[in-house]
Amino acid sequence: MGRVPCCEKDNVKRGQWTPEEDNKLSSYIAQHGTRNWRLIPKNAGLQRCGKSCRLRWTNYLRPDLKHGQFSDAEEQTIVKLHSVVGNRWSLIAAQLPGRTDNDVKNHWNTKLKKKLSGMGIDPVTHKPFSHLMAEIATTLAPPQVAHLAEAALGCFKDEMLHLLTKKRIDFHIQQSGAGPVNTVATYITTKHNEKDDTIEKIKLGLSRAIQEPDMLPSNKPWETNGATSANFGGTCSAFPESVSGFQYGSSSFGNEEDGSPWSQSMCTGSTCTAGDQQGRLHEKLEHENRGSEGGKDNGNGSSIFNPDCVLWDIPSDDLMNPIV
DNA sequence: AATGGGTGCAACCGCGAACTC
DNA sequence: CGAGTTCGCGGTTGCACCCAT
Repeated sequence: MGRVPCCEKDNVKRGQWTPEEDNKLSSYIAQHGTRNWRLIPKNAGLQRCGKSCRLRWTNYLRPDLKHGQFSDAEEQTIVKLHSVVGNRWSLIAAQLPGRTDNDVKNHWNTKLKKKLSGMGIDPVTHKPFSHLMAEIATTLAPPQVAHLAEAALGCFKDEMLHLLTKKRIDFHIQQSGAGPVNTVATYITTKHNEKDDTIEKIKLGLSRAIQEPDMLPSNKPWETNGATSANFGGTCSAFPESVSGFQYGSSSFGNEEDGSPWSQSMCTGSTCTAGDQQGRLHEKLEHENRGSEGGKDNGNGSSIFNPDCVLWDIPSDDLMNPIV
């Protein structure tokens, strides 16, 4: 038996809501509440699907919603929580008063993902791209890595060129100490006519990872013992010292208009400082994972409690809706 | 001025969970 | 307990707006 449609498709209006419709819905809900969405459009005199009404109310009309720009603090919270729970937008939105899961999701997809990518951080794993490459390099035999590197470079060339050239992201990375440093900054500030050179440098970095695997910390190259800053720096032979000065902080964010006080701790390479709230969320999520057979995928393909991935140092007080 | 690409946001879709009878 | 119904979530799409060419 097929799924029952949420409403009749005929005689149901779709698309943008008019102010009149908004008024009808708002005033009806103000009087009768939001019980039984299926009946609401009928009773409110709207030619809309109940689902559409619910969405309009929860994502736009609710009086407690914020409609403005996301603040730096909100962005930090999103990134930090995303590094822990992945694409669980409702969980993340629950920590941001006045924001809906749709808001958070849209903001992530349109702004934050690009911000992180532009900073050389994989928005899925919250690890620097260089570390991901180094990880691959350490787990495969050199011949395999060589082939994989070629394939990967082919796949990501366009994306990287886009970042390196069109976006012209200007990283202000302080190079700590002298030396033969192929920094991310070096790559990213490369001029247009140096595209090919850039690719060659990336290849070189990767090949170093292949040739000098011992330079990589054994298991988790992005981790350092108890370090509190520049953690995904560590030593990475794919991009030697490349990301050591590379951080979410405003100084590294270069020309970002907001000069936002992002901290390097947003990256999962940072030390996890588990707190009370974190423990509770952790328990909640573990419970969910146990409860649903096969576990609910967090959307990024890795366990949300993979110790290699977890980072969350949000102060307990920052959490609006602790999840127990 | 026309147009094409990029961006941001609102809305829709389909699935699974939760609820009701 | 099971079937039907409703709700909530995450992914995706559509479209208006902006800007560069």
